[in-house]
Order: sequence, then structure tokens, then C-alpha cells
Amino acid sequence: MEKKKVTIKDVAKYAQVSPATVSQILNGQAKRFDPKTVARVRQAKEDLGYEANYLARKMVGKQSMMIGILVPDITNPFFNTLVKGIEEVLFQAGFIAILGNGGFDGAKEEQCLFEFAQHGVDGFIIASPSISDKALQTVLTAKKRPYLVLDQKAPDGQSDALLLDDRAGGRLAAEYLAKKGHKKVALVVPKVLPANLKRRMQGFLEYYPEALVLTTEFSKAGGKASVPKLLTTKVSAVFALNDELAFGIYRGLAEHGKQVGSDLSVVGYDNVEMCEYVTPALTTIKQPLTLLGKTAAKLILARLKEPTSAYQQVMLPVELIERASVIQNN
Amino acid sequence: MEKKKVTIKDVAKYAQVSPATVSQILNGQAKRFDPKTVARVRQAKEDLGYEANYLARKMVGKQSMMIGILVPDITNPFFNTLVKGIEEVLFQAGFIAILGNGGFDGAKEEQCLFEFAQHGVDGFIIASPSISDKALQTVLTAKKRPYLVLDQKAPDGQSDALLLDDRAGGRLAAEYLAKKGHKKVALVVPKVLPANLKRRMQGFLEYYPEALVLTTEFSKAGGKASVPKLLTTKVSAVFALNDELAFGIYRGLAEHGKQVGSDLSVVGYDNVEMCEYVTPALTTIKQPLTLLGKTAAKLILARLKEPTSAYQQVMLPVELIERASVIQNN
DNA sequence: ATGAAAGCGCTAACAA
DNA sequence: TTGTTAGCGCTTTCAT
Repeated sequence: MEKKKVTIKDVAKYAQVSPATVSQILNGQAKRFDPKTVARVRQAKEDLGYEANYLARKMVGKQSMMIGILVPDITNPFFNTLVKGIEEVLFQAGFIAILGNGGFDGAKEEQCLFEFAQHGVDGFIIASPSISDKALQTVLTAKKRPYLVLDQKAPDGQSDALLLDDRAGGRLAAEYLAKKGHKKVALVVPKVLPANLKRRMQGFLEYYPEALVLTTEFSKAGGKASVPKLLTTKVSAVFALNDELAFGIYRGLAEHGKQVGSDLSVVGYDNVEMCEYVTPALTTIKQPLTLLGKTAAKLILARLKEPTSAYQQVMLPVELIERASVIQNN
Repeated sequence: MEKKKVTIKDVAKYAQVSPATVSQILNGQAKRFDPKTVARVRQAKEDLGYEANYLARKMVGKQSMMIGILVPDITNPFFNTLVKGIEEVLFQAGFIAILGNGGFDGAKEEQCLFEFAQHGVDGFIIASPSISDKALQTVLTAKKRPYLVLDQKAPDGQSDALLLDDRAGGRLAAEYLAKKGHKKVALVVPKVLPANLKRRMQGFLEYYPEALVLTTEFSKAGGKASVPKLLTTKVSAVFALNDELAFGIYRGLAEHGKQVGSDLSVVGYDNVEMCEYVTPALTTIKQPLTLLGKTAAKLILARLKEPTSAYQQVMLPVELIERASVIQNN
């Protein structure tokens, strides 16, 4: 019952070689050894169920096979879908995911990154839009570990960058609304605007320079809170900067006895699963979240393999998913 | 710029003592040393910004300050709310959270636990309802690390247990429906029933032994798929075993031109955030998810502190949140 | 083709 | 009161 942890020594003893030999053979130097020895060692590994201890490995400069992931709120569908994608490819590659929930709190974010580093992660994926350059500088470049900032301009040339085509997303929403005949439209946006949201907004505003801009909390509650103000205006459609906001607007409208669609058309952003399940189903901009996560993981893994290759920047496209929340306006 | 990692040796040199002394002083043995030395060491730590390396610590039998968390789907509001709670208290205690997404796949779950162990986590929080006893036995007790299985009967007396009062939840839903005058009711349940769901169902069935039981996929899509069948029966209300299922039913009803409430009353389970934002707002059983997460983290932390104290079992209550998805039936 | 030795950063036991 | 030694599990020269 008391299955002791099997170490490299056990394998060595079992295979009647030295620990050094085991290490060599199990780490790709196999061809330098007598095939018989190699076979014996491999057999021993199997028989004993040996797996190298990552901590000990990390101690001698190898990888710990851990990646730190920092998100602002794991409860938000955007981020948890992302994390799911990340975790999936990480896991397949034998890495594990360390999760930090920054809560939009700069201090905690920085602290998280610090802890990650302290615990020996090999790299970081940062999906917190508000992360400060300072935090990045201090914690990351100082430690010389690769990192990846998602959906945000790389703050410097110190990392790969993975972006979503936010501006196109904003434009898509605008074009669609225009096509549907909406002249007076509003934009519901959070009070503080991270770079990606700013881009969405710009894309939209290029098309509708006169759009009414309403600021609120970046949450369902915020969306709901914006409804009374929305109702005093004569806009026929609203673009919510994410689906959460849109759901809040749905609710606010319902509480005022109004109908989404006939009373006010709405377009969201993200295409979270719930979009299909609200009534009317929400027309939204789809971001390839799972793909984003997977790509992020792949990028960081690739960099770990080739630490010196040129930093790359990849941009993922977005698309409009038409459902039923926007009606023709004349 | 090239801030080298500061080790205990640096501190020792700086404070003009031996590494051992530094270790002792920084680990609670301070009182055994000359106050002057203590001061010098502490100062050195500050000046150099020294933090002990967890990996090295773990090597000599100390804690790695990492806890593994295994969930089936981080995308599901139940689990991500839970994880948020866990992460919060873990982080405050200086621990970091390692996340594994088991995807209801027994093999991957087992593999996750194994990887966690391999990476040296100090303990496990397992929220996968379908985790097999075998996986637990093999991976966990063999390694002698504490673990906690959530919302499920402890498979043995080998761990603390944290439960939700599922049976009461089922009963609450039933009583409420009865109070509202519903005679013929249905239950929508997933095909495979983990222990906790089974208990919810039992609690309900004790009250409505004649209830129609419909099985489907455990997802929004599953809920939606159950609607046609539901419509052929003459039930006036339905109890969905979680909110996701309920949302699916909302959608299915809408697609059939039916209204939640007037055509079919529905009660969900979980009280995820969206409940408030669908129309009509969903009456549901609230599980204290964040509390569940926090309690889980506290329990595991407590056990780490006191490995030999008696295993405890705590049960968290649930409550019915009345909203607008159930109407009076006569 | 293989192994001995050193060392990663830390702590515990034992000396001094 | 403090330092020395040894060792956790692994990898990497450098001998043999």
C-alpha cells in the first residue's frame, strides 16, 4: 500500500547502472549507450513506473513544466473559455496550468505574477487587460521567462503577441446595424477601457461617429443600469461591448416592459454560450475563444522550445453571428 | 536589469552568517538567536528582496505551497464560481492553485491527479463528481497527500468531506411546486447521475413519487432537447437538475412559441448569475458556491497544518430563490 | 560506453 | 548562539 516514490536511484539500481546513466538515457542521449543498457533502463523505468520529479529537475535548470495563467475573473465566460483552451493544449504537452485570478486589481495581479515566478513556472500567459507595464517589466523580464500578453498590444518588443481583430469586430457590428437601417445608435461601454475594448469602440465609431456613448460598470448589472438612460434617448439599436453587458440590457428592458428587438435592437460581443439561449437569441461578434486559448498555449510552448526565435505577432479574426436581437429599422 | 535570483547564500553573505542561520531565523526559530543577528538577517532579507524558493524547499520535505484543483469543466458556472472561491483563500494563504480540467473523462482526471502529484502539490481539491474511487486510491492515498472530494460522499474515511444538502434542495423545489399548486410535474435529469444529483432527485421524488423523469444530456443543449417530449405530456411544471438544463428548456420553449411560466413553470438548480437575467427570471435552488470554494480551501489548508486531526465532514445548506419562472397552478 | 562527483537552494541534525 | 555537514532528486561535466 505504501507505494514509495520511485526515484532515479531505484531505477539505476534495478537496471544495474548508475543514476547518471539513467538520466542520460531517459533524456535523449540514448544513442550514446549500448542498446542493451538502454533497453534495460527503459524496462526498469516501466517496471517501476518511474517518472522524473519536476521539482528536482527545475533545481538543475530544467523546466518545471508549469505555466502561469493570469486572468481577471475566471467567472467570466470569456476568460474561462480561454482558460479551457489553454489548459487543454498545455496538458497534452505535459504541462500544468497554474491559475491566478487577478480580479482587475493591479496589486493582486502583480502579486500573482510574483508568486508564479517564485513557484518556478516556465512561462506566463497574461489575459488581464489592465496589467501594468511596470508589473510586466519587474516580474517578467527580470526573471527572463517568456510571457504572452493576450488581446493587447505587446507593451514592448519583449514577447510574442496574440491579438484579436477588435477594430474589425467593432466595424462589423456597425456595418450590420447600418444594413438593418439603424440611424441613431448607442454604444454601452465600461468606465475604464483596456486597449482591446478601445479598439472595438473605435471600429464602431469610425462608422457611427455620432453614436451615443454610455459608460457603466463592465458587468451584467452595469448593462441593466444603463437601460433607463438608453430609454430616454431615441436610439433604435445599441452595441454592447460584451455579451454580459448585453444580457444586462435584456434584463433592464424586460423590467421596463420593453422587448429586445421591437423596442431596441442589441448587438453583443464575445458569443458566449448563453447567446443562443436568451430570447431573442443575441446577435453578437464571435471571438474564437477556444482557439485563442489554444494558440496562446502553443505560442508559449513554442517559445520555450526556441527561446531565441524572433517574436511573432498573430491576429485572430472575429465574425458576426446573426441571430434575432436586431430587427430591420425604417 | 539582470536581477539575478537571490538565494539564501546571498542573504547569508550579506548578513555575515551561515545559510543555516538564515534558514533558521526566517523559519520561526528566531528566538534561539542573538537579537542582533536576527535583525541583521531580516534586514538582509529586505535589502536583497529575498524569498525562499519553494522548489528547493519542497525538495527537503517542506511544502510546495501548491494545491491541485480538479474540475470537470471550468466553463460551467458552477465550477468556475467554486474555483474562484478556492483560489481566493488559497492565494491569501500564499498558496497557488493548479487547475486541471477533467472534462468528465475518467482517464484524463486520473492523469491530472497524477500530474499534480508529480509536480509536488501539497493537497488536492477534487470537484469532479464522477471521479472514480480507484483513481483516488491509486493516486492520492498512495502519495499520502491530503485531498478533499466536493459534494460527494467521501468514498472512504481517508479524507475530509464537504457536502451540499442536495436532498434538501430537491425537497425544497418539490415543496415549492406543490405550494404553487402543481400536481403533475416532471424532472429533467442527465443520463448519468453522480451522487449529488442522485440526492437532489431523491429529495424531489420523495415528495412527488409520481413525477415524470426525463433523461437527457447534462447541458443547455440537453435541456432544449427535452422540450418536445415535455410538451407531449400534461405536466405543468418541471424541475431541472441544474440551471443550464433550465436555460435549455427556456430556449426550447421559446422555439415552440411557448412561454416559461404560463405554459410551463420551471425550477432550476445552482443559482448561477444568469438566473437573474433571463426572462422570466429563473426560480432556482441556490448553492453557496463561493462559500463552498472558500470552505474547501480552508479545510485543506487546515489539514495541511494539522495532518493528524480527525477527518471532518461539513454540510452546507441550500435555499430556494424565488423569482418568476413558476406560476400558480389551479 | 559508463560512472563519479559536484551542485542546484534549501533545511535538519548535530557539533562546536 | 552559530556553523558544519549531509542530503532531497536530478543533471551535467569530466574522467575512466
